[in-house]
Amino acid sequence: MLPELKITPLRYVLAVVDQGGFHAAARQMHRTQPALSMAIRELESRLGEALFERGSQATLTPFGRYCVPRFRELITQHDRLSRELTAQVERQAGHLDMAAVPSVASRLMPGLLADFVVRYPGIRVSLHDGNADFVREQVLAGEVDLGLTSLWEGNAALGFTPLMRDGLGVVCRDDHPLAGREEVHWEELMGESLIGNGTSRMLQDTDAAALREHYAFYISNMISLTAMLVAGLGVTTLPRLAFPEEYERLRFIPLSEPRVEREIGLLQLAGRSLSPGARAMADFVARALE
Amino acid sequence: MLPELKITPLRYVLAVVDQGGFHAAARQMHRTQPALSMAIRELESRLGEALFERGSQATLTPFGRYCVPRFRELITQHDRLSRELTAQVERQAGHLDMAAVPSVASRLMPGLLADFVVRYPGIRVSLHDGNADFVREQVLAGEVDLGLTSLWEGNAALGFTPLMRDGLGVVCRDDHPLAGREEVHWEELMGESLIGNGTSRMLQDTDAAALREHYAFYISNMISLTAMLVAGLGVTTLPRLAFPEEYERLRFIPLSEPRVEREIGLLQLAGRSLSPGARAMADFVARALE
DNA sequence: CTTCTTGATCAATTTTTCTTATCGCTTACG
DNA sequence: CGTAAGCGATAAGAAAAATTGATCAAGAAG
Repeated sequence: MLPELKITPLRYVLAVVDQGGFHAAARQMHRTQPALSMAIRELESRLGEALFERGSQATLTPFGRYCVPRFRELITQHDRLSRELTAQVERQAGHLDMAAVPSVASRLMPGLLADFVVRYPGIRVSLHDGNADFVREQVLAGEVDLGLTSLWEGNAALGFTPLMRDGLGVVCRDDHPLAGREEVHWEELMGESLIGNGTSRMLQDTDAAALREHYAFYISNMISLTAMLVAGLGVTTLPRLAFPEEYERLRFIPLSEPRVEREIGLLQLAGRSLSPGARAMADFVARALE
Repeated sequence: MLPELKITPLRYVLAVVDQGGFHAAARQMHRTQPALSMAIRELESRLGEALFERGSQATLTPFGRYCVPRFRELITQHDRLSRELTAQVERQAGHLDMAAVPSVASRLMPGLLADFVVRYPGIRVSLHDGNADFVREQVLAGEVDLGLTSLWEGNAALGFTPLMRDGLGVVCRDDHPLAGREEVHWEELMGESLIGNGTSRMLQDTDAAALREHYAFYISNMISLTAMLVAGLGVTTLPRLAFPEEYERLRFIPLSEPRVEREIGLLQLAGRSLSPGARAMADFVARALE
C-alpha cells in the first residue's frame, strides 16, 4: 500500500526549504505556522521518515535532502498540467476540426477565421470542405467537432443550430434575357437550357420540383459549372452564397416563386458536448452570423 | 491562480473511465458511489469544464478525453515517486558512504558487507579507508555518512557509539624470545628494538607512555611495518584487530600491564540524522558487533 | 409495464485541515 | 547575566472537506 502524497504539504516543504523557516514559509503560503508544522509532520509520518531535523530549526535530514528535488519535480509537473488544462478551458490553447460546405468555406470562413485567430490566437483550426453529405458524415463519425452546412434530413444523433437563410436564385450570363430582372418566377425557366448542380435538390418538394426533370446537364463541379455558365451554355439555380461573385459576366436573380431557402447552421453531435476550442468557434460563428 | 489538483479525484476519474461506470469505480476505490460523484463534480467545477457528459452515463466529454491521459500521466509520476520514497524508507534501495580505519576495513568489513548485501540487496555501499584522523575528517565534513573507527578526542559535532574493545599487544617474529609468551609487561619491551606505528598513540597517557621515547623506527605504512617485523628488525605494538594474521611467522602477545584498549565504534555527525540506508548499515554493524 | 441499474442529490457524520493561544528552547544583545 | 525576540512544537477548538446512507429520477432490460 503506497502512501498518497498530497500536493499541498509538498509545497509546504519546499516553501520551508526555500524560505529557510516555517514562519517565513507560512507567510508565503498564506497559512499560519502551525498549519505547516502539522501538515509536514503528517507527511513525515505517512512516509515513515523525518524530512526535517527535529530540534534543529528548518534543517533537512539526509532523507529530506533526497526528497526535496523529487517533490519539486512532481509539483512542477502538477503545475504544468494545471496550467495546460486551464489554458484549454480559457481558450488560450486547443484545437478544433470543422467541416463546411464549399460556399461557406470559401465565402464566409476566410473572414470569420481571420477574426477568430485574432480573438483566440492559441487555438488551432482545421477546416475541411465538402458537400453537405460529406459534412454530415464527418460530424456523425466524430471526424470533426463542428459542421457548417445546411441540413437536409434530421437525425437524432445530430444537433443543428440554424444561423442564416440563403435564398435560391437563377444564375445566368449578363447577356441573357433574365439578366436585368429583379426576380424570376420558376415557370419562366421551363424554356431555358437548365444546368443541374449539387444544390438543385433544394427544389425538391417545392412548387418548382418539376424543373428537375428538364435539366440539359448535371454538373457537380463548381469550376466546370461556372465555366459553362460563362460560355453561355445555359442557366442554373444556386443559393446566393454559392453564387461566384468573382465572375463579372454572371448575374444572380432571386427566385420569387417559389421562395426557396436553405438554412445554414452549425451541425454537431447531439448529446455530446464540444471541446473548449470547438465551443469557442461555435459561439464565435453564431455571434458573427447572429 | 492555477487550481490545485488533488490526486485522489484524478484517480476516481480514471477508475470511472476504466471500469466504465461510477458504481464499479466506487467498488474498486473502496468508496461509495456518491463520494465519486461529488469528488468528480468538485474537480470539474475547479477546472471550469465538465469531464463527463451529463445525462449520459459515464461518457467522457471531449475535454474529458483530453484530460484522461494527462491525469494518468500525473498519477503515474506520483506513484513512481511514492514507490521510490517508500523503497528508500524500507531500505530496499538507497546508498551510503562510509569510512573505516584499515584494520576494520580489511578484517571486519569484508564479512560484514557480504552479509549486508544479502540482507539489503538494494542498498549500494561505498567504503573508504584511512587512518582515524581521515575517518574523523570525512565524517565531520559530511563526505561520508558513517565512520567505523576509534575516537581519540571527542567533539560536540560528533556522535560516537562504542561497539567493541580492541586490546593492544606486542607483535614479533616467531623466533623472538617473547613469541611463546601468554602476555607481556611493558617494561619487558624497554630493551627491544621497538618500531612505532600509527596505533602507537594508544600508549599515550598510559603507564607505558615511556615506550614512545624508545622507538628505533616509526613506520606508518602497514605493508612496510609487517615486512620489517618479518625480517626480524624489531617488535611493535598493535591492537589485536590490526595484527596481520596472514603472516605465519608473526606472533601477537597481549600486553598485560598496562592493559591498553582502543574502543572501536560508529562515528557520525551529532544532531544530524542518518539516511535510511546509513541507518540500516549502522544498525546492522551495531547488531553484528553487539 | 415493471424491474433493474445508473448517476444525482441531500442531510448527517466523520475526517482532515487550519487557527488561536501558548509553551519551551535558543539566540542576540545590552 | 538576564532579557527580549524569534523559532518550532503542541493542544483545543473551529472550519472546511470528504464520505456515507438513504432516496430520487431516468434510462435500459426483460
